[in-house]
This record gives sequence, C-alpha cells and structure tokens, in this order.
Amino acid sequence: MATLKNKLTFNADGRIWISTPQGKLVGKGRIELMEKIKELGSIRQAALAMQMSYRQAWQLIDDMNSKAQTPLVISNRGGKGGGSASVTEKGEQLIALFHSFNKKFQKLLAGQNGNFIF
Amino acid sequence: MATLKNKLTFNADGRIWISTPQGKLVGKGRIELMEKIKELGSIRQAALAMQMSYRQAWQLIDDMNSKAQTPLVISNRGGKGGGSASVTEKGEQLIALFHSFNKKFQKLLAGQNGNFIF
DNA sequence: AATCGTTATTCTTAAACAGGTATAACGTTC
DNA sequence: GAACGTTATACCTGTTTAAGAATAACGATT
Repeated sequence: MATLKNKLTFNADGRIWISTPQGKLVGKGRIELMEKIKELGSIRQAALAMQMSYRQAWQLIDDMNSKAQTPLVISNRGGKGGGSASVTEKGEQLIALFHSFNKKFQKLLAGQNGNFIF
Repeated sequence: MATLKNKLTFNADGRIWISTPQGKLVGKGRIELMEKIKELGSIRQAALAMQMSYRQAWQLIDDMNSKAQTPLVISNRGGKGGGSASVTEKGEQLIALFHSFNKKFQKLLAGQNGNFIF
C-alpha cells in the first residue's frame, strides 16, 4: 500500500477528432449524435435523447455536411411523422473509423497513467 | 498515382494534456511557456518570446501552481534585473513526461492517417 | 384542405471570455 | 535613497459564444 501512495494526482487526458481542411469534422459528441439519429430516425429525437437543443443538433449536422463533400446525414421534412433523418454510408464509415481511432487513443491514455509516480 | 487520389481530405487530429482533479494542469502551450521561462529566466521575457501578454502568462502559471501541490515555477520580484522566475524540479519532470506522452500521441495520429482512403 | 410532427431559419438576449491598461510592490544596484 | 525592470494585481471594455424563443416550410395522411 505504502508504495502506491500519491497515485492519481495527475492523469493523462485529451481529446481527438477527425478534421478536414475546413476544420473539425467530427469528435465524440457528433459521433454520438449520428448514432442517435441512426437509432431514432430524427434529429429532434436524437437531440432530445442527448439533452441537447434541436437548434444545436441541427447546426452540428449542417456544419458536418458542409465540410464533408458528401453528406453524412440526410434529412427530409414533411410527410409521415413530420420528417426524418438518417445516416449515410459515408457517415457510418466515419463512425466506425472514429471508434477504431478512439480505442487506440484510450489505450494510450490508460498506459500513460502508469507513469505518474509523483 | 491514380491509387492515391482523394487522400488527405480527412485527417486524424487531437490535443492532449495532463490533468489534476481540479482540471487541466498543462498542455502544449503551458509546457512551451515553462521551457521559455527556463531558457530566459523571466516570466515577462518568456511571454514576449511567445507573443503572449505578461498578464496571460502570469495567469497560466498561477493556475498551474495552484493546481499542483508543489509549485512548478517559482518567481521573485525585486532585486537584480527587477525579478526572476525559474522552473522547479517538479516542473522539469512534468515537461519530460509531457514530451514522452506527446511523442507517442503524434505517432498514433500519424499512423491513423493511413486509414483514410475515402 | 386541415392536421401533425419534424425540418429549417431568424432574432434577441445573457453569459463567458479575451485582452488591454494602469499601477502598486519589491529588492538589488549604483 | 533614486533608478530600474520585473512580479503581482485590479479594473474596464469590446468581442465572442451560448442558448432560448418564435416561426415559417414541408409533405404524407386523413
């Protein structure tokens, strides 16, 4: 026990994302938003599930779609249910890519924390 | 050539730092600031070299020192040259630790970019 | 053509942040 | 004890950001 005193006073931390030449494309939050859209079929319901305003969710998606040449999320207004949204194939690829990237990053963080022996 | 089209439209990116229970302790900028202080012996000169205001540099150091139980930078006012500042042993350890951490992170980023073939 | 729930957009206000300026405090040097 | 350059701190202001409120547009369903 004595040898493990003072542990965890410091810890390695960070954030990762995927960028385009126009800036940040997707990070943790936007990936989660896309996953909720895939699950619920609606921007509004996804936002609600994440305790985020519809306005903010819409802005995030608009920003993503304008940076990616091909849309990551497509939406329709009117019709059955008032409207709908879904994740494109490219969006799905990005989700998978981010998870793979993030898994490696989390391992790096966890490993790094073994070095703090102050 | 044809097989390498469409490369680099997306790229992996991120930021890392070292935290305490009170929040972020040091990231890239604060590490660089400490290195400049070590080199120049003064908060003001370090800030000048980084094109940062003295005010901001001082605030960063104050924040760092209050989060770490032991000061990372010590300073004296008055005396020869008007005053001085230096990096403590603990500060030096953090600098080394961050560089080691960052080196691994940069390798992760570089490796990840090979995966973008959209 | 009225209803429905969603998408899309604008406006306005409040809060947070950034950054400059000014000035006091300090101790060695001369 | 006056000068010097730095540390330390308070104040003030313009800018950016966050976020709610309100409303128009839409198309299948009935």
